[in-house]
Amino acid sequence: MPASAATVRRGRKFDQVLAGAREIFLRDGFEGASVDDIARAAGVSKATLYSYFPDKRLLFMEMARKQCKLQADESLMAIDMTQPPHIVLPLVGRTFLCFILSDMSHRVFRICVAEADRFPELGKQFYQSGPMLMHGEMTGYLREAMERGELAIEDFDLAADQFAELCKADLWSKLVFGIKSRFSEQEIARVVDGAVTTFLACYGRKP
Amino acid sequence: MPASAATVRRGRKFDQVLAGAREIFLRDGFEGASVDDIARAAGVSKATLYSYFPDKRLLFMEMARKQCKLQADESLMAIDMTQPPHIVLPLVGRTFLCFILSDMSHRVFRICVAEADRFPELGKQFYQSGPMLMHGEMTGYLREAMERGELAIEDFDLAADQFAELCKADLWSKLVFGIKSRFSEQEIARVVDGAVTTFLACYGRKP
DNA sequence: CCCGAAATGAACTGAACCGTCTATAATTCC
DNA sequence: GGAATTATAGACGGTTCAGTTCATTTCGGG
Repeated sequence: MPASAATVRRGRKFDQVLAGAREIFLRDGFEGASVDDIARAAGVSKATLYSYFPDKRLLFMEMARKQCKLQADESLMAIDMTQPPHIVLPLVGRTFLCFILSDMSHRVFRICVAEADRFPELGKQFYQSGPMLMHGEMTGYLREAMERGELAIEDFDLAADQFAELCKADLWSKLVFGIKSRFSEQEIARVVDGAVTTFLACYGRKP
Repeated sequence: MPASAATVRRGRKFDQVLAGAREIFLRDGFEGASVDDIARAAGVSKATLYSYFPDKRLLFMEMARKQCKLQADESLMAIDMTQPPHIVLPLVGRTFLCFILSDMSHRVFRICVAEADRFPELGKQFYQSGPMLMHGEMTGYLREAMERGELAIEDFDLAADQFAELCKADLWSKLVFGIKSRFSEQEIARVVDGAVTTFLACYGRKP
């Protein structure tokens, strides 16, 4: 009946263990994290931990999978498909940028990149729960706006990706490389406004 | 006379050790790499390795520093500042994109991201030897082109970053997350052409 | 050809850590 | 209230690994 994998047992303290795993893995990475630390952070004995998860790798994958899923749900913004681009794009851009600049998102990104070749599945999951979702939402909206004659786009996939990239501008690089970790409203507004302006200069149609 | 730090000794097999360190660190990451592996890959005894570098951390930093420096030199493309944007931008875009899609660049990026908080200096070095260089070259060119009346830009810093981001579009994400690792000329051309078109639609001035 | 410096390799230390196990305590269920 | 399941703490075995030591070999310069 339960859809859980045969390898991972569910139980009372299941979530508790995952919470501890998230804390330590996101802080120390896969190799850097010790199972003892995780058990301690989870407020659980190591024996209990191993009664749920057969080994460290599977615990890591389960944690990462859950985190990606959470990200997917959280970043699922409700675009009002009926509004014109000059209303929608700033909203989407700002939401997107704030999301990828958030501490949790950035930590998950870091660990996915770091462990992408130790856990090939992981990169794919992150991509699907992040960039791909945004891409899907955007192409959907762009098509509708185009049908209303508000945009003139040939390559929807490219346009959607371009908008996402424009929103990152260099704030995101600064975050990833630890140059800065906090950004003001002004900085965010500058980048998002710039992204919208540039995007619409290319694809916009005067009403 | 020698500018080397007091902590790192130079000598005959210095570069040999660094070469081995690069091979193993880039393959396995910092935690994943074993010093024995590095010594073996370098064709050097562990005692010799430790006679040059006091510990693993410093060896890693030295390797990363050198690699960033190499990247900086390699990515230093000679822009012909006198040519108009519709000539220069496709060239720069293509060079930039091929560079960040290259295997070495991508490996160095991965390790810098993964170890950015274990080695705070490292992130900064990578930023300066990559994004910041590109940014500097671009703003320089954009200014000159604007003086010639070929572009109309208010925020040079933002425009330069936007162009770089546009060139990544989604190819780079696919690479980082392991969705794809090789890209055809067509894919690259599509993204670069798109970047130039979008950029010029916003900032271009009809001659 | 020879001497001193540099390199070697192999063994060794001490510590971290994964995964297991056991004896004990708590909790649930009948 | 007692039996069965589940959790706990801690120790332990086996392994890996960073860094050290040392006796021996290699090598370059005089």
